[in-house]
Amino acid sequence: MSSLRELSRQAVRTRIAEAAEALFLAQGFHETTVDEIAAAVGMSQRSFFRYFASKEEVVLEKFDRQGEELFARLNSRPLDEPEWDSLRACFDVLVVRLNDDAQRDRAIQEIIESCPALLAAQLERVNRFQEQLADRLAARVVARDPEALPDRLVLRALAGAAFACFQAAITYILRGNDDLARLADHLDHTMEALRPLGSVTAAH
Amino acid sequence: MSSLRELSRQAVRTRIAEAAEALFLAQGFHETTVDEIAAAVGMSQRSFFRYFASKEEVVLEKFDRQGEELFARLNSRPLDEPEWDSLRACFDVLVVRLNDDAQRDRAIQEIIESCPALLAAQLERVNRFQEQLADRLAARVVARDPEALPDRLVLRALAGAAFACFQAAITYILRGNDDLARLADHLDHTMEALRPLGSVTAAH
DNA sequence: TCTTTGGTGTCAGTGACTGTCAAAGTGAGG
DNA sequence: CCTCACTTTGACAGTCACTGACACCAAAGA
Repeated sequence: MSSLRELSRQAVRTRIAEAAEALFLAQGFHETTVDEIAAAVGMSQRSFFRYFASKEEVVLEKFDRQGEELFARLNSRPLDEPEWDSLRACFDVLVVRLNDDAQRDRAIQEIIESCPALLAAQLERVNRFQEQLADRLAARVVARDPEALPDRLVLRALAGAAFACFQAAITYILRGNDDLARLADHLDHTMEALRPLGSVTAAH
Repeated sequence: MSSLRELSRQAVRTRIAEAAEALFLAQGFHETTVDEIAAAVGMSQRSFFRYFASKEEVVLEKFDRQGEELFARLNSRPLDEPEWDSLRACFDVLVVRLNDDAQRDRAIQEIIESCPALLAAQLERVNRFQEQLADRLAARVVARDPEALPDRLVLRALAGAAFACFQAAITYILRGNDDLARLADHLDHTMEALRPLGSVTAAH
């Protein structure tokens, strides 16, 4: 049964991720070697790379899961809602998650920003995610009106702009040592200020 | 004379970059080793790393120069111009540059997108650049009205949103095999659609 | 001429990652 | 209980990006 096998595989991944996170927190990302992580969970370096394609993935894999949740939230939004509002609602998934364990998430984000290569990898993931988000927004436009031709170009930019707001709010809090609980407020304020004038349904 | 030394250093960097680019174009970024590049310009691997901090930097250094030009363009814009329009004007620096040698730039961008690590590094540079851009926009707000408190948070998001438009337009062209000459049109269209409603001068 | 200084090659080393292979574990069927 | 197929694992060797140390050399200046 492959699903059972998948389950145990996920369990091992979690064990690795927890051990790695502890080491990263204690001594930094760059200063921690894959050998150390592997030793901490009692496996060879070779096996570590059977569960994670890279050292970076250990830190960043959770974002993939959050991305899935964000898509699910998008599906639950009414079709006639303006895209900008739908995007704002989607971000609540991340906002809530960040408040669940604010202390730890802050520490993880600091780890990410402490290492340029890690931050870069995160940005690349976010970038890919924006592409997918634009696709789904386009699908929603068509679902709303099968005759409409969604403007893929504008939708891609719209997703990017929304994430720019989120990114700005997050780094504002992290850098200013503001409370993560105020993230929703900052995000509201920023997205309201950047709310676009135009419509997005018309094709280019 | 340090300026003369800087000059020759820049000349060597250019020679390396040209040789490297030829190799990347011919056989791909990942498939080209630093040893090969060094051999192509007749130096040791060690010396290569005296001129470039990493293999990626060879491809991405030009963006730093373009960033400087973009800042200069921002300085030449009237202070009372809306930020969104100033940003659009700044991008003309990049648009013109991309039309100068469209064929080559397209090839380079394909190299970048062919390697996730390279794309990630580029996104990280763009991200840092947005931070600086937000700082300068804030300075312009103060220069316009010394009493005003610029909203750093919104300005950061604004810069990010503008780049999202640019990024969307570029990838739209590259993926759709559209002509790079139409970049300005796509950029106009996208930035017009995303033009923000709100003002940016009021502090949060 | 002697010395200082900046650039260079060589060498050795680290660390992320990959391919290969043989051994060990695991479950189904005889 | 044994066996056969299949998966997982560790050990090993190798590649490649990158770094530190050091000796060397050429040019510039005292």
